[in-house]
Amino acid sequence: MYPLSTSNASVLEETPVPAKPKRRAERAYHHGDLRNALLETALAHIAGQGARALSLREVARETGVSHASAYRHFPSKESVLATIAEQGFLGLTAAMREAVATERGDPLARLCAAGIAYVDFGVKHPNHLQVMFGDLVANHDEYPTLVAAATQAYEVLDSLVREGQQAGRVRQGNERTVALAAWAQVHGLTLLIATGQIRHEGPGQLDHKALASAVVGLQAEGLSTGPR
Amino acid sequence: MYPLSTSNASVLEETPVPAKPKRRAERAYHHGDLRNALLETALAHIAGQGARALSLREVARETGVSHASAYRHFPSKESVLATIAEQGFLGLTAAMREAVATERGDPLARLCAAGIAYVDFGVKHPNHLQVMFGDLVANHDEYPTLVAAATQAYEVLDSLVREGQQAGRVRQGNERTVALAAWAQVHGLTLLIATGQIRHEGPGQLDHKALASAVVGLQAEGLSTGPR
DNA sequence: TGTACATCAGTGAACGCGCGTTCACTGATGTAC
DNA sequence: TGTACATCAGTGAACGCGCGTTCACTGATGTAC
Repeated sequence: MYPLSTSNASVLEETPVPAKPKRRAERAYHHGDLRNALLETALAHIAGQGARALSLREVARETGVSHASAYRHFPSKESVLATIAEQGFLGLTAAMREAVATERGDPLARLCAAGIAYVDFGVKHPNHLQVMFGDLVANHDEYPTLVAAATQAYEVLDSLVREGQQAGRVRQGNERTVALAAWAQVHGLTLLIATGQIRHEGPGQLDHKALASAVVGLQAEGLSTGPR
Repeated sequence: MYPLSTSNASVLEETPVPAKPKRRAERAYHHGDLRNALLETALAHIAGQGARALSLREVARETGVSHASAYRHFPSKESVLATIAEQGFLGLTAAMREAVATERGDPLARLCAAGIAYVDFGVKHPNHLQVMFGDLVANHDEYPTLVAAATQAYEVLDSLVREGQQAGRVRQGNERTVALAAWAQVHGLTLLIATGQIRHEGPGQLDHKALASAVVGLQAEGLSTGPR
């Protein structure tokens, strides 16, 4: 685990939804936890309207606070987004770890489970993905805890590949390249679904978990039919 | 091929770079080809500063024309972006087709070549990708020629999968699912590289073509080691 | 326990900005006769 | 060949907007004595 500067940063689903944004008059002068309140409002706003539309003034407005107050807790708008991106990576890591924990057997199955969890997380939080992987945070290196959280997520896949190789269940070869292949697969599928590129035929909802399962399975088994 | 409304739409590399944006005074009152000139300026601007920073006023300024003139050629800023996205898909399709054409033999090798070309295209035009797959064009369905161009790109992969299956070189099963797996793989790798997620160790440039080749190869052969 | 004081979270006004879009116009073009 | 005219590409001013950020301030809090 990496040290996190955002000490009480909430991690997505684990965040209890605040009852209702209090109107300014109803509230004490000091908010008490404005930093997290702003983050939660921003998160909800991003989930609803997308990240591009996010404005700090609007977030403050919805939180029931003057728009200048955010600057007591964040040096800039970008730093708010960086924090949100960081929380996204923490949530993604948690989701993968949880999925892996339920697959106690075959290391290959564990890797696949992590991949499916990746897709599931991304499809459920498409706008969050945009903050994590888009260009809203221009230079990630200015936010070391963000980089740490992102690295941590990658390392879930990487270590599963390593374990799989050690157990003889995953193809040998450069561990990082194999992990990258796995990552790229699920990342691509996630974004194709999340950005609406995939039109499915027939009625009903797109069952993204079944799709992810099929695609991840195809990658495990390989697309070619030749002898090994 | 699909009919294209943008009749003389340039397709990326094929576009001859205009000599220099003429200053307003040097130019005749009627520009002659302002539509394409605006598109090319916008393209260059996106390649340089990213798509998020693009403003129609700035594009007009750089083209040496009043900012209102764009509205003689495009109904809105979004329609400019939609046209650029469309050209991106045309360029991507052309790049894949060209790569496939040089691999005349094995259908599987042809599919892999298309995938590598996809990555190569995306890495060379990272900001263009953003317009093609981002949310700058809110609703693609309002731009039927954009949808057609995007569909066309997908169908390059899809038809290669079909051919590979017919030739017995690509795994049987739902053609669209297999094509989606291939698409997701290269799409994911492209975006991971283009958005700077991949840090490579050691000195020197990241050789993205070698990386793409390795990753695509891993997908063809499969990640697992089990018996088939 | 009571008071003076330092601290700092939250305020509201202001700065300066660039944007997308519309409008009535002007000047160039080409075509009908 | 020459002229009247319709067309329409490009203009510059204007509208109305919301934004990120800064500033001097005010009010609440908690702590030192």
